[in-house]
Amino acid sequence: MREYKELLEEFKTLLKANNLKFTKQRESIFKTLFEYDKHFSPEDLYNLVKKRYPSSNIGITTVYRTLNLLEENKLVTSISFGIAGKKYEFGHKSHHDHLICEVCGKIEEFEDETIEKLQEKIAKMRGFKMTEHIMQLFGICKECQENKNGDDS
Amino acid sequence: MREYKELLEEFKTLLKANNLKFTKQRESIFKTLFEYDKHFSPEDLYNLVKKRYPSSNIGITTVYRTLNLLEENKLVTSISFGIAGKKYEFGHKSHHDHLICEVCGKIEEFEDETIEKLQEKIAKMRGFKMTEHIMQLFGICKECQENKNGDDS
DNA sequence: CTGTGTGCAAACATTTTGCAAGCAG
DNA sequence: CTGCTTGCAAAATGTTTGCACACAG
Repeated sequence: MREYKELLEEFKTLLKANNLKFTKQRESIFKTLFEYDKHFSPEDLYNLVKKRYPSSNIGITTVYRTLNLLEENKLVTSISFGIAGKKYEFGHKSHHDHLICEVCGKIEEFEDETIEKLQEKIAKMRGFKMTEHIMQLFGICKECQENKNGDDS
Repeated sequence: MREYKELLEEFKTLLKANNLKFTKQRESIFKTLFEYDKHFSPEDLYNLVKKRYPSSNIGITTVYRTLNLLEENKLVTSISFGIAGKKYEFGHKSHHDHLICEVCGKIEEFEDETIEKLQEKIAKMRGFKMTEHIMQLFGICKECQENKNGDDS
């Protein structure tokens, strides 16, 4: 995993290349995405940034705009997690898919090369040129299976 | 594939079992889902039903309510297709995944047993009890690859 | 300075809910 | 008849846009 400084430089370069400015709001969003390496809804991220950087006086609008900007430039990825809605994750990791607990909402990541290859094969067989894919496995995680004795606190 | 009559009986039984009524709105929605065996957004379905059964005087509200009812009872399935938003499909078919053309929006279905097994294995390895999964491959279909000579009419 | 970025409020799009009237059983 | 169902309009939710001021370069 790459360091924050390096990624931040990439972000700054990206901004410069597009005649955009490096602002404290953009930085605080970017930093929060990096440090809390999780899956965020725009609102999650908004609340987190507001808590961590009260002085940046962030607005939800800016969060949306920054996420769109980052997504267009592949620095974050968005995924639709069923009921949980659209979420974003920092995009500096290699491709991976998701395993989602339907009880506690926890999201784990995994990779499987064999499946990736099969997917390519399926697409090719049908004449598709595959550009990307989504795979999400839903289920109940270990902890939630163990805690199912009415312990829903 | 099962016949409409049989499926309709299933629907009626379901309604009865829940003390719900069989209305012409519910029937026209159900029938449309069956006959146009496609992937619908609530609005698509609403427009289609309105066109096909003007006398049923359908409202979008009823479409949403009926889709929720059918989904709860596994007669339709909903999937989030990225930018295209949430869509519903009639659920009388066996499990399958989707191949989506990013250019024309066409959705093809496929099944692959090997992948299904691998998914089970991955979930088990991580202590998840898998309940379902989503797999969507995005790409460009054969036709759209061939037509890419500026023919975007 | 200049022009981009910002927060706010308003606008939007989509989905849900409250309600009075309609109709299935 | 009874009470579930309906369409409408209003509300709620999530996201985007218009604007005047702020600020990076």
